[in-house]
Amino acid sequence: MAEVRTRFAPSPTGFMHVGNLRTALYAWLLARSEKGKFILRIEDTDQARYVANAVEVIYASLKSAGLDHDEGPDKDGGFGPYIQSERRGLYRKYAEELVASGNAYYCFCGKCDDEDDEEIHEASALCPCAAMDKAEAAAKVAAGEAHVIRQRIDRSKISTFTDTVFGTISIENKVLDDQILLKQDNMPTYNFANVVDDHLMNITHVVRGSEYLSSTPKYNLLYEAFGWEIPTYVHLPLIMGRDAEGNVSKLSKRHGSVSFENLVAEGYLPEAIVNYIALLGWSPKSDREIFTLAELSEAFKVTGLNKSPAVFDYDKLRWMNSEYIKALSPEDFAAAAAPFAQVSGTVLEKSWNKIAALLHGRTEVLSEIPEKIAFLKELPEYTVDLFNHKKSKSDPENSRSDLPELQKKLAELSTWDAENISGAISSFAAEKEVKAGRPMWQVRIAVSGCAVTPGGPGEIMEILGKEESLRRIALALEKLA
RNA sequence: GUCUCCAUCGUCUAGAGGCCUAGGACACCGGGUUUUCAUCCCGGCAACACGGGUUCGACUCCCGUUGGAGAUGCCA
Repeated sequence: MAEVRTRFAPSPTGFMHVGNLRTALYAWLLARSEKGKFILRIEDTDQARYVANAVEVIYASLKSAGLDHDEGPDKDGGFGPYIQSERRGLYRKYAEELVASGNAYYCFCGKCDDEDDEEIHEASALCPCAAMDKAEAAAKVAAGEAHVIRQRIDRSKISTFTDTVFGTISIENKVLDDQILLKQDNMPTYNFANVVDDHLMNITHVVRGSEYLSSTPKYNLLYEAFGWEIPTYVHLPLIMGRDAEGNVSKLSKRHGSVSFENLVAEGYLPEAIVNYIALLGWSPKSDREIFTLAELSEAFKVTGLNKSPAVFDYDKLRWMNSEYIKALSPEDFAAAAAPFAQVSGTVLEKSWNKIAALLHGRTEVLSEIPEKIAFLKELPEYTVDLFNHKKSKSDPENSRSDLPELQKKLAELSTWDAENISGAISSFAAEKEVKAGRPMWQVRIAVSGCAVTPGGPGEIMEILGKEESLRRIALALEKLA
């Protein structure tokens, strides 16, 4: 059995769509689980779409996701170059080989106008150039006339192929277009470059989205025309998104953040994203859901791949992210959360580790941290209504009478830490013969102005410091007066 | 329009003819723990699209219907 070689062939668009990342992941998983090679190839045949630094984005994303490649533009494995624009000289030769064998022809029809799109499109399948005399066509080309090279398809046949996940599929050739192989600018189209490069790079398994299912016969016709071995196809179910109206379609920007970079910037951990997308369209056939990359490559089997499209569920990603966050060590969490917290340069900076400890078990997505701790920087506007809390039997009335005593007790504290502060509040409750929940609520509202806070009053006041805490209680008393 | 594919809880999925009064997870709803919220624990809600076959028996196999998606670019 030959060595398994899979590839990831993104085009440099400047961002990594999660659908592409998942394709990369499965290709990587397949290679790793078979002890094969994973190749990175950049498909930049569309010169109009050139984006600066886009290749760096691809490297960075793959690295961050943990998908290491064995060969690529930056890692020569003897099959380079790995960037298609650097291979441009090579495609024409293959296209002309097809012309010579009658499997392709020169077309001089020119670019079609958008308005006549339908018509010309129709014509392209039955292009008059297909019938042109070979010598005449060759002469036109020699004279420098603008042209493209189209694939010639035997429309009388039926193409059948077998896909690893979708099974056997048959398509009548007559519905296939004479697709363009080589563009007017002498660059290959994606489809053509793909076939040539996959063959030249000895790719054994083509892993790609199921949107290519219906064009696969065109690929196969090309392989056959060249006399090349057809690779094993592994088509993946699409990742869908749901829009505001509830309609589902291929996941795109209108559905929310769809790039790996955006998700990371929003505070999703790369490991969580990878784990989540691994389960979108693939099942380990068990109840387990949390997998590291290494565990994934251990468990991965193509038989677990699904056929039906999967809707990207941000809620579940969020849950998975929280699982990964909780699994972080306190130090790692503090480090990961710091860039999001916006505390550097503020009074909170020196207390960051304490704040992080409070945040750790209560954060699902890192980007929500600033709003969770905003009250520490500045006491928010609030109304005395907040002092009402049924369960702890707190209300504005008893807050008005209790808070001054609490204030006094707190002011007398010599050691200002969470334990002593809580102790003082508890002892007050004991003296008053009320449940601790009541003064806890009263004080927490006074110092935070929030119904929901990370941590209780002790922790909050320790971070705030004695002076600021007492100032806030005094402020609350003014409100209550 | 044409072609191709898909079809189990709202979502991701398990199920390869009897193990299914269909299992897990997210979300949602209750209850408990917690000095608030959250965490955590316990419980609940919720699905085999429909119609025909095949079979002693169908979520599982076949056909059709319906619904959904993708493709149909000198984009990838």
